[in-house]
Amino acid sequence: MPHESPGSPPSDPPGPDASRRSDRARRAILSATRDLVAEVGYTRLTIEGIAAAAGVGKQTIYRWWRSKAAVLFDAILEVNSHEQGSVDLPDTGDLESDLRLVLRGTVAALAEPANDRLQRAIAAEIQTDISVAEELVRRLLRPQLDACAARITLGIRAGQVDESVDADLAVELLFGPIFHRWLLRTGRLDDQFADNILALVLKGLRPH
Amino acid sequence: MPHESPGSPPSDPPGPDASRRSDRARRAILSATRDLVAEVGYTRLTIEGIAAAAGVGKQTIYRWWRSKAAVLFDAILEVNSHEQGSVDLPDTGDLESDLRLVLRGTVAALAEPANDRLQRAIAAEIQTDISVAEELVRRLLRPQLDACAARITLGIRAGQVDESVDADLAVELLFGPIFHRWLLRTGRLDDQFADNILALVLKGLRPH
Amino acid sequence: MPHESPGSPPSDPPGPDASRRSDRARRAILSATRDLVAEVGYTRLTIEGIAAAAGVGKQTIYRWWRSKAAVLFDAILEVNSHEQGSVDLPDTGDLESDLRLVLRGTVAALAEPANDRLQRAIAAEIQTDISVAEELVRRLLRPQLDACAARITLGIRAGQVDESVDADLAVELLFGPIFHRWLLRTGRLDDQFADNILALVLKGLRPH
Amino acid sequence: MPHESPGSPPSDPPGPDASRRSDRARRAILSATRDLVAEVGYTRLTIEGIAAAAGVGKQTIYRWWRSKAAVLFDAILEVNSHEQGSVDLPDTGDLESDLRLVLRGTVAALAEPANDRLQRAIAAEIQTDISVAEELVRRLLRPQLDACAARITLGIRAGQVDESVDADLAVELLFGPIFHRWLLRTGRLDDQFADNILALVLKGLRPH
DNA sequence: AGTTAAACGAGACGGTACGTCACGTCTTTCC
DNA sequence: GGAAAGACGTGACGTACCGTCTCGTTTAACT
Repeated sequence: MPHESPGSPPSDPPGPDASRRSDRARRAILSATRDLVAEVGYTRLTIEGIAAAAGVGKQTIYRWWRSKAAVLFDAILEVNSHEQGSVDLPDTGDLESDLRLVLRGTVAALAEPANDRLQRAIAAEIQTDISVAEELVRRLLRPQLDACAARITLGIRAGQVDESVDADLAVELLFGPIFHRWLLRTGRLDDQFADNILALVLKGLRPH
Repeated sequence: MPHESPGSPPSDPPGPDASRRSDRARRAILSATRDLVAEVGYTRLTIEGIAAAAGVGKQTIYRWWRSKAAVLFDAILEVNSHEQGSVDLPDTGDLESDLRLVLRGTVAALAEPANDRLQRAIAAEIQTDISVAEELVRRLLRPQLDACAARITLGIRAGQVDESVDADLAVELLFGPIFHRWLLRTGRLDDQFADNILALVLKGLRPH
Repeated sequence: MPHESPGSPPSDPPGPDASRRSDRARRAILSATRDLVAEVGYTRLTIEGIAAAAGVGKQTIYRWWRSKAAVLFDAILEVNSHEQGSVDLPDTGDLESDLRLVLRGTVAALAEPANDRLQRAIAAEIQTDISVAEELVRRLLRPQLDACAARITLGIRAGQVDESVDADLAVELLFGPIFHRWLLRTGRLDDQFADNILALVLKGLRPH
Repeated sequence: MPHESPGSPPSDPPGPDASRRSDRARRAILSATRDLVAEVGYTRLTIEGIAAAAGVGKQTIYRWWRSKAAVLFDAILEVNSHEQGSVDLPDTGDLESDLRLVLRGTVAALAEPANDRLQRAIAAEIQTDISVAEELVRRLLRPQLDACAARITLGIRAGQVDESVDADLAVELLFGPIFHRWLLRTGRLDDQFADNILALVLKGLRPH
């Protein structure tokens, strides 16, 4: 695990006594990290730079995080944490419009220039550091995919989707092309693209 | 463009005189790069390390490549170059089995541990360096996607696919989920997964 | 000034905090410098070599010295520092034998092979770097010349030297030929030469 | 010997065929060397820089000179060569004014800013490279000193100088202090200084 | 006049050292 | 007694030149 997550039991790695931790320093570090990665990109993001920008000693960073990636990860989580509890999709009864909302939201989040660098930084780190990947999947991606799959399962029960369909697979058909475009930069991300994917996938989901 | 591609006009950037270039050095560098990235990973791959392993001066690398990523890119291209001319898919008449061949091949290529680090290294670099992305898309990804789309278009003419379908979009539905799993490490890559995707997508492509 | 001398006010350039300076590193650097310059000569003396021989990071050298010459300078000063307070000449009453002692000592110091390279290195650097010259003159040469002039002045008061004589000029007549031979390698340096100079100069100094 | 002097027998080292040597290249190299050393100083003078400024290949320099110092040496000699045949001093009958002419000339030559860097470069090189020193002494310094000694010898015969005086030593008393000041930068060089030295030395030379 | 061999310009090559940056650790000094 | 400040040993960066080594292209001496 790349970092000391707030809710984790303090036992696993011995580590320093988290109760003495300065929250002021912690917030300054994560905030400075977000600012810097947006400004100079992940490659030129440095621990020394974060420490200087946060007005913090380097040791304070090393005391609480294992690596640059771990800091970055927490910096992102702190921003996206609102999604953690509320990963349920709306259920208006209209499956297509519910999914459209999610896909368009995803496209918008990825296209948003402010977040772009932050999220690409994590994406790059995932290629190198498997523990970052596991953490990200467990705490961000999996909940989102599961929530979407749950909505599709509701569609099955409502008879809008063929009962033979694997909801988890369907979800990957929806998100896969979007991340494919974003991660490999094979094309533009916009609502039109999201809608086209959704339409084509839904054709394959419908009963009969 | 991160490198001096064979067919490019010699005018664009002045650059060094490529006719004097030592092919011995070039091959030693690309070979050492492949060996090292497989051995220590991309993050710990260094120009100095490549130069030492290749028995070459650092300047010889900097003379011909803009960055570590550009070297790595050529190192990959040299291996994958066989795919360049032959990006046509088989046309046995059976669209499903033709596509299955491609998808399984893609899955196998990504899962192959020897290539894994090499390809992830480029994937990571794409997040940072847009010119690497453009080059990769132009010379590797786009040809593959286009070839696949061409096969689907044949399927449309043969009446196996609904004529309203956008072949390019369909291709992204096929490859998107695979790369999504691989890049974000959200799940295992195997033939079963490829087959499931193919089956579900084809349901959406069929006439009616 | 090429270096942070012990007694200098800490104000001039802000620089690093000298109070945190590692004395162990400082001594290792100066000692390694002396060893290396004696071994390989000044031209082949490198910062990297010093750092390696001293078991020190290059940055530690660059943090405290402006250049290779500045390090070398301190390396010499540390050895010659004993002369700083005690630049007074003996006053036996016999001017000639007192001066002979000094001149023979100078000749011996320059001829001594161990010091030769060290001192020539500084001499060479003086041709290039004026600040090194100023420092050397101020801290080593000027005190020596002044002390010698003071002894001659005593000789004037004692009636051994004509009172019209400029003591400072007389000193340059004594040392000039010695350094001329040494620096331009126009001839051998030995006691005989020192004695001959002294005899001839004294002829010009005597009353009437 | 650091260079292929014009009059030397072409046998000693086989070397290249001097008859084919391009005089255009030779002059361009020496001229560029003088310009560059005056512009950037000896330390930053590079073979590559000379070659580029002279419009010449590096190999052409290495073919004819052993080192940077050898090039510089010839560059200086080419300028000072006029003094080679005419190292005789004037003999007006007045020893003091004849010597004054020489000393003031020496002071002026050293103080001249245009030559300063060129001559200091050689002076610095002498500290490192003994063969450069020998060449310089043999071809420039020794002839000058000898010519001056010859003039003093004439003074001895004319009864202006005590016959017990060693003319060679006397010459070193005259030039030593000047070069001492110049090489170690211990004081200003001007006519006043030259005159003062001369006066004091002559006091020691006079009969009785 | 034609041949041929060397010098020439150009510059790529394997190297060494440069001076800088950031790493992660360790130590000192405050609050 | 945790945190700021920052010096330390380490190692890679990208650059500048080194001296050697081909490349074609003059150029000048000998057929």
